[in-house]
Amino acid sequence: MRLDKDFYNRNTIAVARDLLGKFLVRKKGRTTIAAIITETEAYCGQEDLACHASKGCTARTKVMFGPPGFTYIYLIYGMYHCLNFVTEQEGYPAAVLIRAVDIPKGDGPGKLCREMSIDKTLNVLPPDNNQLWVEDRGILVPESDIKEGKRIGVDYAGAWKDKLWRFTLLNG
DNA sequence: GATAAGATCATCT
DNA sequence: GATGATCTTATCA
Repeated sequence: MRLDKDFYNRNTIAVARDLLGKFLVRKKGRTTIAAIITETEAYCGQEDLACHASKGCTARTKVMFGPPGFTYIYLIYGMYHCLNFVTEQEGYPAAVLIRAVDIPKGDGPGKLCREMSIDKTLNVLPPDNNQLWVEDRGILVPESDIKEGKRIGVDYAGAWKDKLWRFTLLNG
Protein backbone atom coordinates (compact mmCIF):
# COMPACT_ATOMS: atom_id res chain seq x y z
CA MET A 1 0.00 0.00 0.00
CA ARG A 2 1.07 3.51 -0.72
CA LEU A 3 2.42 5.58 2.14
CA ASP A 4 0.21 8.56 2.86
CA LYS A 5 0.47 11.84 4.66
CA ASP A 6 0.12 10.21 8.08
CA PHE A 7 3.30 8.20 7.55
CA TYR A 8 5.33 11.34 6.89
CA ASN A 9 3.66 13.42 9.58
CA ARG A 10 5.94 12.05 12.32
CA ASN A 11 9.39 12.54 13.79
CA THR A 12 11.82 12.89 10.87
CA ILE A 13 14.36 10.43 12.26
CA ALA A 14 11.63 7.82 12.72
CA VAL A 15 10.45 8.38 9.15
CA ALA A 16 14.01 8.08 7.80
CA ARG A 17 14.44 4.77 9.59
CA ASP A 18 11.03 3.45 8.59
CA LEU A 19 11.59 4.25 4.92
CA LEU A 20 14.25 1.53 4.77
CA GLY A 21 12.78 -1.56 3.14
CA LYS A 22 9.98 0.41 1.52
CA PHE A 23 9.66 0.64 -2.26
CA LEU A 24 10.33 3.79 -4.20
CA VAL A 25 8.06 3.69 -7.25
CA ARG A 26 8.72 5.80 -10.33
CA LYS A 27 6.17 5.81 -13.13
CA LYS A 28 7.11 7.33 -16.43
CA GLY A 29 4.73 6.81 -19.31
CA ARG A 30 4.17 3.05 -19.54
CA THR A 31 7.30 2.20 -17.60
CA THR A 32 7.32 1.64 -13.87
CA ILE A 33 10.47 1.18 -11.81
CA ALA A 34 10.32 -0.01 -8.22
CA ALA A 35 13.38 -0.03 -5.99
CA ILE A 36 13.99 -0.89 -2.35
CA ILE A 37 15.16 2.08 -0.32
CA THR A 38 18.45 1.17 1.35
CA GLU A 39 19.88 4.46 2.56
CA THR A 40 18.31 7.65 3.91
CA GLU A 41 19.26 10.77 5.84
CA ALA A 42 17.16 12.96 8.13
CA TYR A 43 17.24 16.75 7.96
CA CYS A 44 15.43 18.24 10.92
CA GLY A 45 14.24 21.78 11.32
CA GLN A 46 15.81 25.22 11.26
CA GLU A 47 18.27 24.43 14.06
CA ASP A 48 19.95 21.72 11.98
CA LEU A 49 22.70 23.63 10.17
CA ALA A 50 22.97 20.88 7.57
CA CYS A 51 19.33 21.34 6.64
CA HIS A 52 18.64 23.76 3.80
CA ALA A 53 15.79 25.24 5.82
CA SER A 54 18.26 26.44 8.48
CA LYS A 55 18.73 29.57 6.35
CA GLY A 56 15.04 30.34 6.52
CA CYS A 57 12.05 30.01 4.31
CA THR A 58 13.00 30.88 0.73
CA ALA A 59 11.52 30.05 -2.65
CA ARG A 60 13.54 26.84 -2.70
CA THR A 61 12.95 25.65 0.86
CA LYS A 62 9.33 26.67 1.08
CA VAL A 63 8.11 23.15 0.39
CA MET A 64 9.86 21.89 3.53
CA PHE A 65 7.73 24.24 5.59
CA GLY A 66 4.59 22.87 4.00
CA PRO A 67 2.53 19.74 4.73
CA PRO A 68 4.24 16.32 4.91
CA GLY A 69 4.58 13.84 2.07
CA PHE A 70 5.51 16.31 -0.66
CA THR A 71 8.60 15.78 -2.79
CA TYR A 72 11.55 18.16 -2.44
CA ILE A 73 13.98 17.96 -5.35
CA TYR A 74 16.88 20.28 -5.99
CA LEU A 75 19.98 20.50 -8.15
CA ILE A 76 23.28 20.28 -6.32
CA TYR A 77 26.75 21.21 -7.60
CA GLY A 78 25.21 22.11 -10.92
CA MET A 79 25.10 18.43 -11.87
CA TYR A 80 22.98 16.19 -9.70
CA HIS A 81 19.42 16.13 -8.49
CA CYS A 82 18.57 14.95 -4.98
CA LEU A 83 15.23 13.52 -3.90
CA ASN A 84 13.64 14.19 -0.52
CA PHE A 85 10.26 13.65 1.10
CA VAL A 86 8.96 16.37 3.40
CA THR A 87 8.17 15.24 6.94
CA GLU A 88 6.49 16.44 10.14
CA GLN A 89 3.65 18.86 10.58
CA GLU A 90 3.08 21.89 8.40
CA GLY A 91 5.26 24.77 9.58
CA TYR A 92 8.15 22.57 10.74
CA PRO A 93 10.81 22.39 8.00
CA ALA A 94 12.19 18.85 7.75
CA ALA A 95 12.73 16.17 5.13
CA VAL A 96 14.29 12.78 4.47
CA LEU A 97 16.91 12.47 1.73
CA ILE A 98 16.73 9.23 -0.27
CA ARG A 99 20.40 8.35 -0.71
CA ALA A 100 20.34 4.91 -2.29
CA VAL A 101 18.05 2.16 -3.55
CA ASP A 102 18.65 -1.48 -4.39
CA ILE A 103 17.28 -2.42 -7.82
CA PRO A 104 18.94 0.14 -10.13
CA LYS A 105 22.49 0.27 -8.81
CA GLY A 106 22.15 2.81 -6.07
CA ASP A 107 25.34 4.44 -4.92
CA GLY A 108 24.22 7.90 -3.95
CA PRO A 109 21.45 10.45 -4.16
CA GLY A 110 22.74 12.05 -7.36
CA LYS A 111 23.18 8.80 -9.22
CA LEU A 112 19.84 7.53 -7.96
CA CYS A 113 18.02 10.45 -9.55
CA ARG A 114 19.88 9.96 -12.79
CA GLU A 115 18.93 6.28 -12.96
CA MET A 116 15.27 6.87 -12.23
CA SER A 117 14.86 10.01 -14.36
CA ILE A 118 14.06 12.20 -11.39
CA ASP A 119 14.45 15.91 -11.97
CA LYS A 120 12.94 19.19 -10.90
CA THR A 121 9.76 18.65 -12.88
CA LEU A 122 8.80 16.28 -10.05
CA ASN A 123 9.44 18.86 -7.33
CA VAL A 124 6.63 19.66 -4.87
CA LEU A 125 4.39 16.72 -5.77
CA PRO A 126 1.76 15.69 -3.20
CA PRO A 127 1.93 12.13 -1.76
CA ASP A 128 -0.99 10.97 -3.94
CA ASN A 129 0.50 11.87 -7.34
CA ASN A 130 0.89 9.20 -10.01
CA GLN A 131 4.55 9.62 -10.99
CA LEU A 132 6.66 9.16 -7.88
CA TRP A 133 5.74 7.73 -4.52
CA VAL A 134 6.70 5.20 -1.83
CA GLU A 135 4.90 1.93 -1.15
CA ASP A 136 4.90 -0.45 1.79
CA ARG A 137 5.08 -3.97 0.38
CA GLY A 138 5.16 -5.67 3.72
CA ILE A 139 8.88 -6.04 4.19
CA LEU A 140 9.71 -5.95 7.87
CA VAL A 141 13.13 -4.60 8.73
CA PRO A 142 14.46 -5.79 12.08
CA GLU A 143 16.29 -3.25 14.20
CA SER A 144 19.49 -5.28 13.80
CA ASP A 145 19.51 -4.69 10.02
CA ILE A 146 19.60 -0.92 10.37
CA LYS A 147 22.95 0.80 10.65
CA GLU A 148 23.33 4.39 11.80
CA GLY A 149 26.00 6.79 10.63
CA LYS A 150 26.95 10.39 10.11
CA ARG A 151 25.45 12.31 7.24
CA ILE A 152 27.60 12.75 4.15
CA GLY A 153 28.85 16.02 2.70
CA VAL A 154 27.78 18.36 5.49
CA ASP A 155 31.09 19.03 7.25
CA TYR A 156 30.27 22.73 7.35
CA ALA A 157 27.33 22.16 9.70
CA GLY A 158 29.17 22.46 13.02
CA ALA A 159 27.82 20.24 15.78
CA TRP A 160 25.16 18.88 13.46
CA LYS A 161 27.66 17.19 11.15
CA ASP A 162 28.22 14.43 13.70
CA LYS A 163 24.56 13.56 14.23
CA LEU A 164 23.82 9.92 13.48
CA TRP A 165 20.94 10.78 11.20
CA ARG A 166 21.86 8.55 8.27
CA PHE A 167 20.37 5.08 8.04
CA THR A 168 21.51 2.18 5.89
CA LEU A 169 19.92 -1.19 5.33
CA LEU A 170 22.20 -4.18 5.78
CA ASN A 171 21.79 -7.44 3.82
CA GLY A 172 18.77 -7.05 1.57
C1' DG B 1 43.71 2.72 0.22
C1' DA B 2 43.40 7.86 0.76
C1' DT B 3 43.00 12.50 -0.74
C1' DA B 4 42.27 16.19 -4.31
C1' DA B 5 40.35 18.40 -8.04
C1' DG B 6 37.11 19.30 -11.68
C1' DA B 7 32.54 19.46 -13.67
C1' DT B 8 28.66 23.17 -13.76
C1' DC B 9 24.34 26.01 -12.31
C1' DA B 10 20.17 27.26 -9.29
C1' DT B 11 19.92 29.78 -5.44
C1' DC B 12 21.06 33.28 -2.24
C1' DT B 13 23.94 37.67 -0.84
C1' DG C 1 29.90 36.77 -6.91
C1' DA C 2 30.02 32.67 -3.74
C1' DT C 3 28.54 28.29 -2.61
C1' DG C 4 27.04 23.48 -2.28
C1' DA C 5 22.43 16.84 1.09
C1' DT C 6 27.58 14.73 -5.38
C1' DC C 7 30.21 11.84 -8.44
C1' DT C 8 34.05 10.65 -11.34
C1' DT C 9 38.71 10.59 -12.42
C1' DA C 10 43.51 11.37 -11.32
C1' DT C 11 47.43 11.13 -8.40
C1' DC C 12 49.99 9.57 -4.51
C1' DA C 13 51.37 6.20 -1.25
